[in-house]
Amino acid sequence: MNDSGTWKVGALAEACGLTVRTLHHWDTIGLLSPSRRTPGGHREYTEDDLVRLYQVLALRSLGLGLETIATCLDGGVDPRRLVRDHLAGVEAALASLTSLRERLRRLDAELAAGRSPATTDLLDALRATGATAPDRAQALRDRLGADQLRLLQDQAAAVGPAAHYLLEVEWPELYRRAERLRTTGVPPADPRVRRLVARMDELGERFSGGDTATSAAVRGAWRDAPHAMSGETPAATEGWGDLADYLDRAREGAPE
Amino acid sequence: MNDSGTWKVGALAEACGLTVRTLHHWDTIGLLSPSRRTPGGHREYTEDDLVRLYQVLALRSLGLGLETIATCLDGGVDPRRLVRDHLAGVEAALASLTSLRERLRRLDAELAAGRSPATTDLLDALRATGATAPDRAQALRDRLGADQLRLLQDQAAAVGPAAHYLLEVEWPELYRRAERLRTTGVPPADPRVRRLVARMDELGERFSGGDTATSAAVRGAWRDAPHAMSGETPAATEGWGDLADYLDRAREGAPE
DNA sequence: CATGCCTCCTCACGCGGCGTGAGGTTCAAG
DNA sequence: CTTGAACCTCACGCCGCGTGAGGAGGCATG
Repeated sequence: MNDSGTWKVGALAEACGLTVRTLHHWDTIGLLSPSRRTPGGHREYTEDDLVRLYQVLALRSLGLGLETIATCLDGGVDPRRLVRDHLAGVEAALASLTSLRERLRRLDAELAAGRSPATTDLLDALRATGATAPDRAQALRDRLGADQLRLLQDQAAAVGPAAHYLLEVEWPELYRRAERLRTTGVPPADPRVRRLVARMDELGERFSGGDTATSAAVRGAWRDAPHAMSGETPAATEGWGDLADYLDRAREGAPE
Repeated sequence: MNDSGTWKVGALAEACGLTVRTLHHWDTIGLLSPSRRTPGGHREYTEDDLVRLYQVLALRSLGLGLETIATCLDGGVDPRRLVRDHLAGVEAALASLTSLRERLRRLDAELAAGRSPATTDLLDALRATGATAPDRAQALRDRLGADQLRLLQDQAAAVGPAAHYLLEVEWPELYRRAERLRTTGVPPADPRVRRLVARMDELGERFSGGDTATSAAVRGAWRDAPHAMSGETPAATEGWGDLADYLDRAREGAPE
C-alpha cells in the first residue's frame, strides 16, 4: 500500500493474484475503475475500490460473467433467480460432460484392446463404442429375413463409402427434424414434412434396392425400436411411434 | 442430392443439422473443403467429402477442437494419447464444475432461508456459505484469549470496509505465493520471500494494533490450522506447517 | 540536473467457433 | 428473359483477457 492509503495497479494485481492487464480490462469495461488517478494518469485504487474488488472476486468465483457481475453489483438483480439460473446452467454442463467422459472412457478401453496407433483405429473405435451400430443391427435382425438383410448389406456396399454418413448422420437427423415439426403442431400435409418424407423414402429406396418389402420392414424397425435405430437416448425418442403414423399421413396426403 | 451425385452447401447443411456458415468456416480453415466447384464458384460436395464430414462429426462429438480434428484426420496422431489427454481435460473440468455446483447449492439454500431480494444478500450468503469464515473464527477462538479476540474485531472495524478484502483475499494469496516459492526451492533469504514476509507482518500489525502477543497467536493459528485459516482444501495446504518455519527463517535473516 | 531503470500508460491484434449482416453473383424454374 | 431463392466473398462481433509495441511518469543514484 501507499502512504496515502491507495494501491497502484501492479501492487494490487500482485496482492490478489491477478494480472495488471486484467485490472486494466475491468477498468475499460467499467467493472472496477479506480476512484482516483495521479496527475500523470496512474491509477490509484482506494479502500472503497478494494471492497468492490472483493465483491467482484467473490461473484467471479461462482463462474458468473463479468457483465452479469457488473449489473449485479450495480443493483437491480434478484440474487435468488441469478443463482438458480446459473446453477441450472452448471448442472446442464455437468450432465453433458459426464456422458462425454463415459464415451471417452469406453473409447480408451477400446483403443487399449486394439494395438496399432493409427487414426483410422480411432474412428473404428468410435463406431464400436457407440451403442448405435450394434443395437441397430440387432433391431434389424429381429424383423428382416436373412435375404433382406443380405440385400441391405450389399446395397450399403454398392452405395459406397458414403453409406456410413447416410445411415448414421443424415437419416437420424431427418427423424429429429420431423419430430420437431410434429411436436410444434405442424400438420402432416405441410410441404416441409413432405420434403422430409420424400428424402427419407429416397434414402430407403437406395438401401433396399427398390425392394418394397425390405423398405417396409426397415420402416417397421424405426417405428417399433426408434431408440436402437437412431442412437438417441430413449427419452429423446419418446413419441417416435406416433411420429411414424405422422409420416405415414404425410405420405398418404401426397402420393404424387 | 443432385443429379450428378453431389450436394450443395444448403442441402448438406440442412441434412446434417449444421449451418451453411459452419461449412463455410470449415472450408476456409481447411478442415472440410468440397472437392469440386461449379463454374460459377458454388461448392459441390462429393461422396468422398461426405465420408470426411462424417469423420469430422464423429470427432467433434468428442469435444475435440477443429484444428485437432484436422491434424488427426490428416494423419500423424496417436489416437490413444489424444483420447487420454482429452479425457484428462474433461475430468479436470468435471471436478471443478462439481465443486462449483456444491457451492451454488449451498448458496441457494442460504438465499432460500433469508428473504429479501437484494444483491448485498447474495454477498452475505456467499460469505456465509464459504467454510472459510466460520472455520477461521473457530481456529482463532481456540488459541486467542477473549481480550485478544475483541481486540482483533475492533481493529477490523477500525480498518474499515477493506478488512474483508485484506483477510479473505490478500492474506491467503500471500500464503499461496510464499508456498510456491518454498516448494520451488527458493531460499528464505531471497528478497522475494522477504517482501512477502514484510507485507504479512504489516497486515498482522494492522489487525493486532501492534499487540505482539496477539499477532504471534494469529501466526500460531496459521501454523497449526492452515486449512481453516486459508480456506484452501486440506490437500492444498499440505506442508504449510513447514511454511511457517520457512517464513520465520526469512524474518530472522532480515531483521533490518 | 542528468542518468538509468522500473512501473505505468494507451493502443491494437490474437484466440475459437462460428453468428450475423452487407452487397453482389449464379442457378433453376416459369 | 425475368424472377426469386440460394449461393458467393468480405468483414465485424462475441468473451476474457494474453501479449507485445511504443512512449511517459516516478524514484534512486551520480
